[in-house]
Amino acid sequence: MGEWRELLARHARVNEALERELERHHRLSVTEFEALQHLAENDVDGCRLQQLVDDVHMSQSALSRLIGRLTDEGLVERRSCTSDRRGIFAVITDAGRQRLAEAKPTHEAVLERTLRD
Amino acid sequence: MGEWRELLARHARVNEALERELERHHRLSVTEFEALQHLAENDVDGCRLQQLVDDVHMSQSALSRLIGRLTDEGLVERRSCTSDRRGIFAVITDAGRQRLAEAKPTHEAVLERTLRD
DNA sequence: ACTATACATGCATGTGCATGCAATGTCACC
DNA sequence: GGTGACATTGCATGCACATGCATGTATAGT
Repeated sequence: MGEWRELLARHARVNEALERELERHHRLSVTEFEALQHLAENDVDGCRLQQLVDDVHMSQSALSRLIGRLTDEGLVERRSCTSDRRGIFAVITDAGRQRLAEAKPTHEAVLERTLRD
Repeated sequence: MGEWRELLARHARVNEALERELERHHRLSVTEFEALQHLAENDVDGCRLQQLVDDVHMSQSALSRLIGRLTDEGLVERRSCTSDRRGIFAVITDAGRQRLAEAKPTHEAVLERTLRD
């Protein structure tokens, strides 16, 4: 119970700081950053969207629109999956990789600063 | 970094379960429950709204509307502060205390179940 | 045919930001 | 000491937007 409150406080503290800095310096929300991060890790793989739902903690609809926004910004491309035409690959673009690379130091710095109590 | 992902996952897991069960059984969101909880703890005190902003992790505007919803449901009353007429007391009502008491077992059960990995 | 899966989307809602408004505090100046 | 200008504080609200739920559409499996 005290554990839960501490978890809440910790999460809020880190998340707010991340949100602020990532938005300010790189025009990225936390969820956008994390999606990009996961996409960069799994580069040439299965029908990502479905898997991303598990990685990023988010509903399927929210993810669909998140990918939509990233696509509009040119950071991600949608490619339909030839083996199963229901599936959609979300593939990170060069621009996406660059934006991610720019944001990573900020991300790490904020974690460093806020996670160690 | 792995620590952050674990924090995210943990928070999401507990929060989603809480949200689902509290909503389903008691028509309360997690934030509503927590606001009630804090109000029940500090019963006769200062100009609460301002302090609640610190306790509940939420913007001032979000809190203002949260109290609005709780007030509409009769779980909370707004009382203007006589010593500083800008301030507003949010006071939990009997109905609020009862609703909170009903929800508490659910809340604890979910924590019990989801927090121990 | 019937069910299940993968995404997209209409809709309602909760949130944050910026701002508005009222009450209070502060401080120079007469 | 009183008075008026300006900053600050406590909340409410217009607006934009991200999210979840329910549903729709297309494809695949049985």
